[in-house]
Amino acid sequence: MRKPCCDKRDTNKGAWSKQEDQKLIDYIQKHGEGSWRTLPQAAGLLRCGKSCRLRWINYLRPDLKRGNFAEDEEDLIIKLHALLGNRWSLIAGRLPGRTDNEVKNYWNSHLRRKLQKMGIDPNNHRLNQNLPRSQTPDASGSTSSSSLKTNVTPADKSSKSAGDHPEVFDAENVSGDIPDIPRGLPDLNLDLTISVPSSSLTKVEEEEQNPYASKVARDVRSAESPTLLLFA
DNA sequence: AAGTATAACAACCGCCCCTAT
DNA sequence: TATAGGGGCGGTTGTTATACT
Repeated sequence: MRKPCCDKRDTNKGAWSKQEDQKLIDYIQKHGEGSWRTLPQAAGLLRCGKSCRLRWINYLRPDLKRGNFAEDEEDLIIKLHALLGNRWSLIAGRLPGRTDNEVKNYWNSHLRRKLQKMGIDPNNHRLNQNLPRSQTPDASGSTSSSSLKTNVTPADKSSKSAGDHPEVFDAENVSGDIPDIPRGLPDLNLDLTISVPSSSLTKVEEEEQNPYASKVARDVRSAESPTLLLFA
């Protein structure tokens, strides 16, 4: 049996106060990230280490963008979701200043509905069969504010990590024949050419410039599809 | 103006993976 | 090789804000 990450009796839960935020910021600025389990005590916080990590990653990090998502960010999320499924950390890694939690929330509250309105199943990015095309608003893209183009129709597979979303699939299928694409889809020019971020930097340099992005790059490199390339 | 429904955001929980021993 | 622990991720829940009746 794994022991809990912290003694819950002695930890605060719920919203963070300004004082707690400041303590965490001060500590990390002084000592850097890491050692989340021991950080709370060292920083004088009555919080679980995981809670500290989440607070820092999602809200206190200095390089966070916050604010509304731009249209191109929306499009990118949709495209990446079609490609990667619910791998929010990987998706967020392609959106500078955005966090996985933010992307996940935005998907669930905005984009999922948006796709449904367009007659697209947000789970597999296929055009909904029981929704006649004529009834799919913006199916032609004429009035959509977004240049949404979702031609990715990976096979219907359920996966543990990505729910009923398709697994990462072969890049060949992105540009090549996709037998499952329903006829009559909107102009589905989904450019999913992905390349690993430039590795001209050494690993150390890379992490110094953007530790989060490089972490994601590592994750992507280790993704199950050997043909998956990430675009910059 | 009050009550209710819905949306959006923040945070927690539990599981999994990786690494050190 | 097996195992324990730390860290990370995705799913889910809770809370607050806003819209609607």
